Order: sequence, then structure tokens, then C-alpha cells
Amino acid sequence: MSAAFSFSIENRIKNGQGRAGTFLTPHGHIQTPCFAVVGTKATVKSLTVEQVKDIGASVVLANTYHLYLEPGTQIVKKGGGLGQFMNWTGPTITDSGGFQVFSLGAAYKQSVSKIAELRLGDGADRSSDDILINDSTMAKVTDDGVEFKSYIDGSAHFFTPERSIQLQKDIGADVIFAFDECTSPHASYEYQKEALDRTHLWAARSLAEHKKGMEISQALFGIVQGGRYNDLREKSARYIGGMDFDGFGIGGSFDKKDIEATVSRINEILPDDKPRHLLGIGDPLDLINAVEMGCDLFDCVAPTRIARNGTLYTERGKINILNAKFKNLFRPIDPHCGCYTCRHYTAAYIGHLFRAKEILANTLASIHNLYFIISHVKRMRAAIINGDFADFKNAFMEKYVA
RNA sequence: GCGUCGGUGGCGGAGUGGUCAAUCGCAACAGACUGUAAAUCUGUCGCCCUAUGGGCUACGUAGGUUCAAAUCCUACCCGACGCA
Repeated sequence: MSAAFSFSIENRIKNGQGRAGTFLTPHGHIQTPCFAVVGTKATVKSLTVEQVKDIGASVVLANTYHLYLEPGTQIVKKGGGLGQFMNWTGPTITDSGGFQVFSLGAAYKQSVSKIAELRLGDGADRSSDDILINDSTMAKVTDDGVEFKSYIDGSAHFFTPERSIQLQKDIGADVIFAFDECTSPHASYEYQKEALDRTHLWAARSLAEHKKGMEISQALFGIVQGGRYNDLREKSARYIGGMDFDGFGIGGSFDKKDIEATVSRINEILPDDKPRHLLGIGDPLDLINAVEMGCDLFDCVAPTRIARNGTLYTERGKINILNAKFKNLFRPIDPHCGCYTCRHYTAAYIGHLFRAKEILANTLASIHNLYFIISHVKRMRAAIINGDFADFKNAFMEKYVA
């Protein structure tokens, strides 16, 4: 690891894998476990950086593919790099574009999430058996790289591991990720195995490209894949974990019920002295399990995306603020929440903003959800430091209904 | 007063003899969303039931023609416009 970075562990969960630590970056330290807010296009949707800071966020994660398409990585570079360009002075991360292999590939126009879940007659389910075929024309994978079509204008672009690293270098985030292939949870074992070999090959190429630079001011994280298959997950953890990365991402798709066990197995194998970032996981209960199993960093679009769609976290579970029962509720969304939104606005008012399609709804809801999740992870950190993680977990689970 | 056009489900607005409980949009009501193609998407939306089916009431009102009417005819009520 470059001298500009260091990772130290301050305390651990008794008889467990979870730990609290500090990850030092050129733009400040990150106290882990930590939830990085997602700002895909160099902006946390609907929020100013002052609002993001006020929420308590310490890290922003942006996306290479999106910034490459718009405004172009050279513009970000000329703008002083991701942080300066977007007026964020703290640590930054970029994803490599590997997730778009999935979201623009197998998941394109399909009702597929990277989280597979058995649904039993809840009325709103869809069959998962008829969405196995990837006929997407938006992303095509070969061993050399991935051809993407721009979601903006349909133009073709080719990403290789080397190209992804170069682009991430131009963008200039503190932490960057190896280029990987995120697969569908419906992928067969055979395909998953093939994709894993490719991801491993790409990891080596990403690392080699990264090491080319004379002066390295970025930390490169390798990504563990393997989908829903335990043997592949373990193989990947051993392979990626054995490489000279500065930290690790855990990516890919999961069975909802297996996240905890899968992450636990992976983290048993990964080096203990480097940070682990569980990519794209942000459900409050998933976060508890993942922290307990030794993950240090997280990022997820869920808090901001569901906020924009009217779903808000409370200590008792998620609510849809558009439900008729909130129309006359002149109290905060969550009376125990200390966020700006809850300190100043009522549920009735926020529901009104959503119904009226006022843009302030997105802002107030995003503030609330991000505050909820960031505080949630911060409390877990404090609990690990204080040695009462189990108490925190029990207290949370007692109230929170999934 | 005469003439013309028009009155359709919460609203707007299709439909002009059968496949119409009635296209579509909005509103309403619910659901989904986990490295953002996303201020997005999905479902329900006359009433009732022994509900991938059946019954009832409905297209201004009242009659009529027809095997069959939101659709044709007559009268009336209401609205817009034109002429007196």
C-alpha cells in the first residue's frame, strides 16, 4: 500500500469477525465500518455537498462508466479530479464500471436484481425462471473486455481492465476498483465459473496497469466474485486475497438469505489487515450482518433511490410516505430521528411534496434516509469500540420490521 | 323562439348497433427498488359473489326500434355556439 494510505484496527467483536478501524487516505481518514454515499455522476442526487456533510457522510463513491460518458474523464481531470470537480473535500472512491456489465447486460430491461430472493405469493412477484437469457445489446462481454453501448446515445464503447484503471486514474478518486464482471444471480454455475476466471484475469491486468505509474496516489481494491456458489466464492477470495491489492471489494450477486454466510466465508479467507468493501449492499439488516462478519466499507444506492421514490427508513421499518395514512400526520417521519428533515418537517408535509412532485421532496427524503443509514453504521462502529455490538444488534432487530 | 353541435366511469377524453364494465391520460389506492440506464417501474381502479369464473347496475332523463343499444328513433332536461 502506498504510504498515503494505512489501515488500522481499533477493536473487534468478541469471538467474531467484525472490527472497527481507521482507513487513512490522502483526503482524510475513514472510520470504519463506514457507509460511503453514492454519487454516481459526481453528485449525490438532489443534495449539495454541504447537505451531504451535514448528514455525517465521510466518503463519496462515483462511477467510472458514467463519468466517462458524461462529462468525460478528461473534463473531471481538468476540473481538478473528482473531489475538486464536485466540491467534495473528503475521501472519494470510484467503481470500475464492472457493475454495468451486469446492469446493462443480463439485467437490462429485466426485472432482475443482483439480490435474488424467493418470493412466495406476495402478489407483486414475477417469475424468475423466464429471465435467464441475456439478450441485451447494451453490454457484450469477451475475455478482452466489455463493449458497452452508451445509455445516453447508444454509441459503442469498449472497456478493458487497463482502460478502466486509466480512466479511474484520470478521475482521481482515492480508492479505485479493479475491473470485474458482476454476474446475474440467475447465471449458471458454468457461466459463473467462466466469468470468475475472467474476473481473476482482469484483476491481474488491473493490478499490472495500476503498478505502471511511477507515483501511486490511489489505492486499488480487487474484487471477489463467485455469485451464489460457495466454492467459487472461496476460490475467488483466495485468489484475489493473495494478490497485492490495497483492499478488497466483495461484489456480485447473492441469495438474500445467504449474504451473511457468504460474506463470513469470504472474510475468513481475505487478509485481516486490509479494508474490505461490500459493494452495493445497504439494507439496514444486511449491514448489521455484514459488519458483524467483518466488512469495513459499504456503499449503496438504495437509501437515495428509495428516498426519491417515497420510501423512508424508520426505526420500526420502512414506510411509504405516499400512503394515505400519512396525509394528516403532522409529526416527523421518525420522532427519534435527529436529521434535518425530521427536525423541521412533518410527514404530512413531505407526503404533500411527493404528491405535488416538488423536487424538495427528493432532497428532504434523501437527507433522512442517508442520515438513517450513516447513523446506523456509525452506531455499529461505536458499539464495536464499546464492546456491546450484540446489544446494539438485538435492540435494533427488536424494533425494525423488514 | 329557431337552428347546429354536444352531454360517457373522480376529472379529461376515446368509442358511434354485437368481441364494452367501456381504449388512453390524469387523479386515487397499494407494491417494488441493494457497486444508479431510475424524481423510476409494476399492479388495482362500477358494485357483489361459492372469484384465471359468475351475477347486477351503468354511458343526461324517460320511452321506443332491434335477437342485440353508450351507439338508431322520439320527447324532455342541461350546456356551447349561431340566427332572430
